[in-house]
Amino acid sequence: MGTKEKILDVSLELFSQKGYGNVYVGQIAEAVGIKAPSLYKHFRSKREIFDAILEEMQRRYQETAAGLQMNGQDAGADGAIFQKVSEEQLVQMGIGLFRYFLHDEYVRKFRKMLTIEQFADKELGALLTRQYVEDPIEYQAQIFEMLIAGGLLKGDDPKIMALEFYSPIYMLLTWCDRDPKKEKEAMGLLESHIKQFNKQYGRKKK
Amino acid sequence: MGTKEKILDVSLELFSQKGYGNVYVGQIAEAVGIKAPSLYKHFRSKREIFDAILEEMQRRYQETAAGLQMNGQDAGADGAIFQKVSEEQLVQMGIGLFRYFLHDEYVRKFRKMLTIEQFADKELGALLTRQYVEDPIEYQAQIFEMLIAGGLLKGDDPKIMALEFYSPIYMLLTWCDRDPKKEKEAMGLLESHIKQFNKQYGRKKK
DNA sequence: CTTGACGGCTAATCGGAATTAGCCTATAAT
DNA sequence: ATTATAGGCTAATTCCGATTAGCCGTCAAG
Repeated sequence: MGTKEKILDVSLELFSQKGYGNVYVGQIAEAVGIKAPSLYKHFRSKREIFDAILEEMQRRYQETAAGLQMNGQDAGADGAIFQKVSEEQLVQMGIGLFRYFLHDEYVRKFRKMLTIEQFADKELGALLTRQYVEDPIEYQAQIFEMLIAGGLLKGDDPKIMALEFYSPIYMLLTWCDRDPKKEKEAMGLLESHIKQFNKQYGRKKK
Repeated sequence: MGTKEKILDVSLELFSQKGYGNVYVGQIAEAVGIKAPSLYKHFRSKREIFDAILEEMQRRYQETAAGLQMNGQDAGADGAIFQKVSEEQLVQMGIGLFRYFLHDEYVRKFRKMLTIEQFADKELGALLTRQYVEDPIEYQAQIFEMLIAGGLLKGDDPKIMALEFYSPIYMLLTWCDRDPKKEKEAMGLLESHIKQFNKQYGRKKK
């Protein structure tokens, strides 16, 4: 990994921990293993490091979102994948999402950074809302809509279903971000929640 | 309002917006209407201002928590108040909690401040978890347990019920903190959610 | 070989932010 | 009336952090 990437890497780590304003270029440099002035051979300013992280993470998000139609464009056409939903699959969808959000180091750090900066910078707040509220809800609502149309789930308001399915995931995620030791417990609660969800909205008995 | 209280007041406002590290004593002083050095007639340091806010807010929390048995001590004895739950009351409980969290200026600002500082200071993270995850869930689980015991709701896992009831409240709250314009929409979603909740766990038909 | 750019370093600059020193006024208690 | 205290101000101090200047070794291309 080149120095430039390493700078972005350790900066994200530090920003996600202390917030942009409380990280000093000297700390970044030290973590990289160089002296502060050398940073300026790679970026013109501290702010530019932050912006580079932002761009990179947005690029990655677009990528995965595109892969999932989470962008909110089409979707609804190729529901073929979901032609036989089971409790097990619902659980996998929820736990899988949770695990991904929680365990992908870049995703996790970036989310923490956005969390810290959300009120200082409107743009970042909007980004957090999009990535962790609006897009997931919309995406899951689409899935539930398909599942209902296919007769695999019952229910009449996909958006509320998505809200109820996803909110616990989100809350448990913020909980674990604060205290990773709670992951096990969170995972158990999440699984119980999804089974309960399935009991209420599922069509088949078991 | 004395100067000392005013300092705490504007400091909370500023800290909740930019975070402790990005607020300068000059800004606090200006917002109060005095010069920076005069702050030191009331507090020995910037940090002491922060700590004073923290103590005051924790005191208030204990107060309200005590009033609700949200502290997790006894409760379960005097369920008399809940002897006739209705959809309307469930809605009021949810919406009421949401409104209180969202509209009480001190509560809202303090929550935002904790949100910003949660990763920099373990204590603050734990405080946020207690006030916005563990205590509410535990409290509501107790209520649901009583309601089930009283035959007013059906269900077999009060904790999961609390998770499902409360998580959307929490998520919509963080959403509105970021963008108060969404309050109306959030309120609508919340009401739909609670009605759905009641449809699933309520005993009576309407 | 030699040259230029890449990337590191030390030393300096420059501005800003917390805090302290010391002064002054008003007011309330003696 | 006197005086002590509370609370404000200006000016200074001190420290720290971002950034710049300018030097130097390495290494690949000519």
